[in-house]
Amino acid sequence: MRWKKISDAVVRRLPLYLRVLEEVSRDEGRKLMSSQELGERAGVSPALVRKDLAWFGEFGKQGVGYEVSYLKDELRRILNLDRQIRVALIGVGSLGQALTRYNRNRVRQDDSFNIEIVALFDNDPEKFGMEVDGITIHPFSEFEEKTRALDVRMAIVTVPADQAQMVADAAVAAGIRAILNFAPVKLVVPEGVRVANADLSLELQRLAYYLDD
Amino acid sequence: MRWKKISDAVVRRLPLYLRVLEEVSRDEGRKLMSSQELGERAGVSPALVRKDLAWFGEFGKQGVGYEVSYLKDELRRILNLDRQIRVALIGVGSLGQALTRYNRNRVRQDDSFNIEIVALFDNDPEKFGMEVDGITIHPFSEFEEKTRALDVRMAIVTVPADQAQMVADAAVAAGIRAILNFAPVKLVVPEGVRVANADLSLELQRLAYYLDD
DNA sequence: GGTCGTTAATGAAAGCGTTCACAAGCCCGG
DNA sequence: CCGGGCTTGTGAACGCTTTCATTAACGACC
Repeated sequence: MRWKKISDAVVRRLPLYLRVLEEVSRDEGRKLMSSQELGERAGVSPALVRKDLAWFGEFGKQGVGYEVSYLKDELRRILNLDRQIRVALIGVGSLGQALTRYNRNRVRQDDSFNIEIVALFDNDPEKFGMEVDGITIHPFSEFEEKTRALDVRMAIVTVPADQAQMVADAAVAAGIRAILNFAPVKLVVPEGVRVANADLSLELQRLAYYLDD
Repeated sequence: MRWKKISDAVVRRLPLYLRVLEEVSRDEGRKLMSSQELGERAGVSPALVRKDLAWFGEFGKQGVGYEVSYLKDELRRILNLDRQIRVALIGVGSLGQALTRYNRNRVRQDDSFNIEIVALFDNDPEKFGMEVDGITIHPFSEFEEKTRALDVRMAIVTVPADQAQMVADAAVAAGIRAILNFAPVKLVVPEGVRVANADLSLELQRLAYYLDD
């Protein structure tokens, strides 16, 4: 990418801004928005909104604000959401199935949501050939073959903890560059591969801290 | 709690340390662990491990390290995990069901995992009285009544986006103090109520940023 | 019992991320 | 065509988080 060292904190807020812009343009059809209002809706200070966007260019007009549809398009471009992103899901248990349905529903309802689960994998022979929401479940051994054919570069990992690292290693070897990991383990991956953890237990335990009486 | 203003960043790492300690004491039965090793396994620098723990007391011995089982118990106490934490789940769609099964499985396999979903709520009359993993689904209108009876103070929200805020308001009114929110909206809650967001779409969009070629 | 290697605790320093504050630029009304 | 009110973009200040570096303490071994 042409922007070198953007911090994680900044990147994490971009989808938030994008969401606000999409809501506004869909529900209200408004043309302009100030950093003040964008910040309020995203739960961020106006100054931070401006600083975040400034990393990528000058998108606003002084005295006016940001043009909603233009900024939206720019953010989508920055986040690589201007082209379709194909995702593989590994581990089709009840969580994996739920996420698949959830994602497909989202894609169906919002045709600008360009991140789509297009392949499912599992190691249980009972599941081979079964479908979830129209997507066939393949043996994990075929992961590389199938994902390369479909140009998949992102994976969602919903396998048991003791298999997560092995699955991640194989996925990385097959060219996966970003992983959303639901397994309760810290995945070790090479430089250049991105992992986001969605660790339910950790979040619950963290919340418990604040439950003193 | 007797520790006043511990930062979120610190609290977020405590469950990580706890997990490492539990793995080690279960799998290896080791007695001692240094901040060096604890840090390595948790993905954190040794100095930071020591600083984090120092907020709550002096748990280690110089020249020796930390006693695994002692530190584990202390962390569990700090995180309020030394007593059972009862959770209500609102919105029993496929994601809600998956999370319920996932949680119950966890509780079944690890009897020290003290955070348990004990009540399910939905607004769909078709679901009233149905069970997921032995837990009955109740109308959301009975939320306050049921949760007060069970002393529930944490809730998981897996309802559609347009109902999330209303559900959160009602939950807070019923005494809920911590919410794990899966709906793609920024919940507004009063001071003193904690929200953790598990927003799948946001995470996927964030990961997409790193997928440039 | 003394020495040496190891490790926790901790104040100081460095590094980051956020907020502040202001100059520059835009629009509208007169 | 000019003035006033907004709003962006941005360097500087601030505050929070992490790392560094030192001190003090423990245990094993001779």
